[in-house]
Amino acid sequence: MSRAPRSKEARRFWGDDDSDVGILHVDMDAFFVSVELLDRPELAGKPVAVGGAERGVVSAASYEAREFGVNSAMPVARALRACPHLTMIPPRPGRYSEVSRQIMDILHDVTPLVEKLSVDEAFLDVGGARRLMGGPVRIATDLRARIRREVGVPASVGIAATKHVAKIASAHAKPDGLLLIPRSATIAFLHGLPVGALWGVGEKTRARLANQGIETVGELADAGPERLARILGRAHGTHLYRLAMGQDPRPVQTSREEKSIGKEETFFEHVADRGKLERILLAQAHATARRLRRAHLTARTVAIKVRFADFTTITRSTTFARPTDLAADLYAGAKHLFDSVAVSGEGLRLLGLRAEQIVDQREGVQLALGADSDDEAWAFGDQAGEGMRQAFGVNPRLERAEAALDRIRDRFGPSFAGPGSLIGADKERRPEADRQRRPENGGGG
DNA sequence: TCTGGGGTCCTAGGACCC
DNA sequence: TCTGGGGTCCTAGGACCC
Repeated sequence: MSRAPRSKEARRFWGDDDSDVGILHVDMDAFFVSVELLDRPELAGKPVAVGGAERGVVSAASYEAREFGVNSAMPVARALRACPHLTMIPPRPGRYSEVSRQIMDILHDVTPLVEKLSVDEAFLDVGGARRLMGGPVRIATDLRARIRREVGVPASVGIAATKHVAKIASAHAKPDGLLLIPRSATIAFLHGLPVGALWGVGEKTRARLANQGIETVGELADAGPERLARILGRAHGTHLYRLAMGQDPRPVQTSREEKSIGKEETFFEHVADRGKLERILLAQAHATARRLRRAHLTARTVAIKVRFADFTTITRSTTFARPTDLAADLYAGAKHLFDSVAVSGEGLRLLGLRAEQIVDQREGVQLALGADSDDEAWAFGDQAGEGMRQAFGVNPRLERAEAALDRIRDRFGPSFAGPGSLIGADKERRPEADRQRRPENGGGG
């Protein structure tokens, strides 16, 4: 699902020496579409896209759809104008996660050094697997065949000396291909690319560079770090300069801590009713708090995001004295922030809530209580979370109520129970939800 | 053409502390 | 009494990625 610009030239053969490269970037081709084709094979060979309804954008497009100019991130309305016989399929995130897990399992058979970047792509460090499984090209060829055979979807692989170059290489290997960039060919490969191919150069940065006459990675490297720092700022400028020189020491990371968790919603029709907007915030607080509790995390900060009818977007955030995983706390903070936002008659286009400054509960106990010996911290043991809440005097009734809600939803499904004010809100919003779920264009055929 | 929802990272100003 | 510099935290916004 990469949107990096490609060029024919870059696709050429760059040599077959894989003796001193060890990073693989595995990237599924049009992943969401490929998964939908598994379940609806009659659509193979046709222009197909996965995307939201009226206000949505395209998440993935088949290569047949791309012939018509349909691409990721394109508004659905525009995609349908470009390709009137396009089959639009509403996304099924659960199904994509399921297939993603199968693929990640296959990758882990090769090496534990797997960094999952998103649902459909991962880096592998196969430097240490060489003796057991052959060189990177051999490993990548086997992986592609196995994913095709056992899962049924196409994967492209880029092989290079660094993560950054491997990622660009996989983009140029698509569809259903493999591209090796030997270490010695790195600079030649990079310098022929448009700057937009670099990871971290989007529309704005590309335009600023073009203003300065810099359009290729080669020209970017020639500009030098000082000039780039003046154009783009110190950190961004020097970072891009290093990438353009083939330097990227970032190792393959097998785990990452979550920094924020949230939920946001774009409305089919703008919403001006404050009561309704507050109920939406409350629902988002519950969804977010539940995810925090499931991951045994707490958050110190809650932020809201508000998008007005004219698409201007603001965020407001506030930090609590203590970290929390309770919807009641998140909502109280969010409500307070929202109280100072003026909503005009035109209403809002989007409303969102996000928990930030996330701390692991066990770490939180030691920091927050200032345990001055290991023994003291140990004493909490598996009860760390409970210990912290009791020490902080969190309202035990709310605690029990939200935990009970978790259990009910675990047993009977997410829509079974909700706080009282949400039940009415659900009904009110039902027609909208149905309209959003309706496939745009003959989903069933 | 009219712009999703999930995130990450960076910058910059102001408050506050030493 | 006035001034200063560094460090850290908080908040808002923006660019970017898939």
